[in-house]
Amino acid sequence: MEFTADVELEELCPVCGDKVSGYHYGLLTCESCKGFFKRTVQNNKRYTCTQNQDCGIDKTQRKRCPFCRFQKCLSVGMRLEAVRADRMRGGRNKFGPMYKRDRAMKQQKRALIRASGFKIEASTTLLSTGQTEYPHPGSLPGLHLPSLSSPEYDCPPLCPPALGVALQSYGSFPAQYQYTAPSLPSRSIKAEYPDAYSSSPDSSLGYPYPDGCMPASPHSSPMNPGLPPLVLELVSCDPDEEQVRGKICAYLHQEQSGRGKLDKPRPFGLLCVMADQTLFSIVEWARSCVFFKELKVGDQMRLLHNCWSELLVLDHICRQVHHGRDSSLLLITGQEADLSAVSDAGPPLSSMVERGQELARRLQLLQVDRREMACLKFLILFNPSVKLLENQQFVESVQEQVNGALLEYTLYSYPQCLDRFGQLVLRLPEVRSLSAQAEDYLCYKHLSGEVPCNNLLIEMLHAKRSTAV
DNA sequence: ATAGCCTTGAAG
DNA sequence: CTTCAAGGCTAT
Repeated sequence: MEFTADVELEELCPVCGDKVSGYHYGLLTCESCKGFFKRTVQNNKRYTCTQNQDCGIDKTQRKRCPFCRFQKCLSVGMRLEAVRADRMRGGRNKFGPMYKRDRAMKQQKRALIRASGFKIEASTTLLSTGQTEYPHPGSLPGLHLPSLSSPEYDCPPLCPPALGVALQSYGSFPAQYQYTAPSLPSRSIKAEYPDAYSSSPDSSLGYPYPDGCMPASPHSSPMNPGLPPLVLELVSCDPDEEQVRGKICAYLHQEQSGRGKLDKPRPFGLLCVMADQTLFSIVEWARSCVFFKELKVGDQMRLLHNCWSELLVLDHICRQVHHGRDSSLLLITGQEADLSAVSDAGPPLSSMVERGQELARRLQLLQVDRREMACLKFLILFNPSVKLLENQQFVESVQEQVNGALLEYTLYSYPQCLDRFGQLVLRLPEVRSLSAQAEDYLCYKHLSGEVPCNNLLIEMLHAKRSTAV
């Protein structure tokens, strides 16, 4: 039930739980299962099960039912092709590189688990250093905003109105999701071996040896997953960019026509409205996301309160990476804003924009892809260090699963850069720090009355600071 | 038949 | 050269 057990389980034979003696026929197994698999395949053994073909296989009972033992060997991914038809001894087969990558991945995963506690500490430290001073002598808010004396804010601080409404607007949530500890989530991807291998139907030829020693399709075995399914699932949560843009453009258009011709919209106000609408789309995204929708509304709000500005920053960065131009910003509406015009708005804003550009440059250099971006968004959203989470364990496990999937994805998709995972994840504290600076700036602008009213941004700002310890 | 230990030999 | 996953051997 504990995640720490994961590390130990890696040392155990996936067939019987005995001690692993090395890679054998595709994966780490114990010596006895290695020998059993070899005997079975070499001698073309056929077993039958006297029970229901579902016998438990462990160290003490593995001798009891060879049929089920062999079934298990196949189901955990032992490879028939690795047993040599010609019985040649020694040397290496083509699995070598696969073993090497698997080793690298396991090592990084262990390091990741060890470092995860530290990493959380580090990023929260960055947040508190992110405080910036603004030239507004009298009314600098220490850590909390002066009361936003509208009646809605009298409700419990964890339940500000608009976000709650936004989260609940689409009918009912699945009632209490009781999180049960995962039984090795990432390992549970078990491809059923083709029947031809498992139940020995008509082939009197024995186990088929493919030509040479190569796996027929290296990307479909459990040993070599290629694209972790979780990564694909996270990408599939991404909203359609065009659709979001259309929605926001329509909203802006409508708002503009509503305010009359006298009231010329000021650039900063317009940016706020854009950011506000983007935030709505982010909330909508989160709400329909795998994992997130399993959470109770209270936890959903706590997570979003914590990371809304980071998600906004990442959203912007993502667009900039795609845009790929140093001299201008690509807005959510598809409009381009010249960088020189932005810097006229004053040093705080231009310094933030510059930090954003720097971040975008780094990610662009890496050629970060959509899948990795999707993972990063989840890593930001599922932050287990958020206080007062009802289901903190679930959030933690999601973070771990996404971390694992991203690591696996980067190692298999960009094997030439073993540190890619680290380089991606290292951007997260930077995003956090930048978002903290942006929040401070927004707060300052709000106090000087430059942020439009009825703004989800301000509500989030307030919710976060009033719950901060 | 099982499983622990031994020998082999291409890849790095 | 060293590595280490293949096959081989053998007492239980």
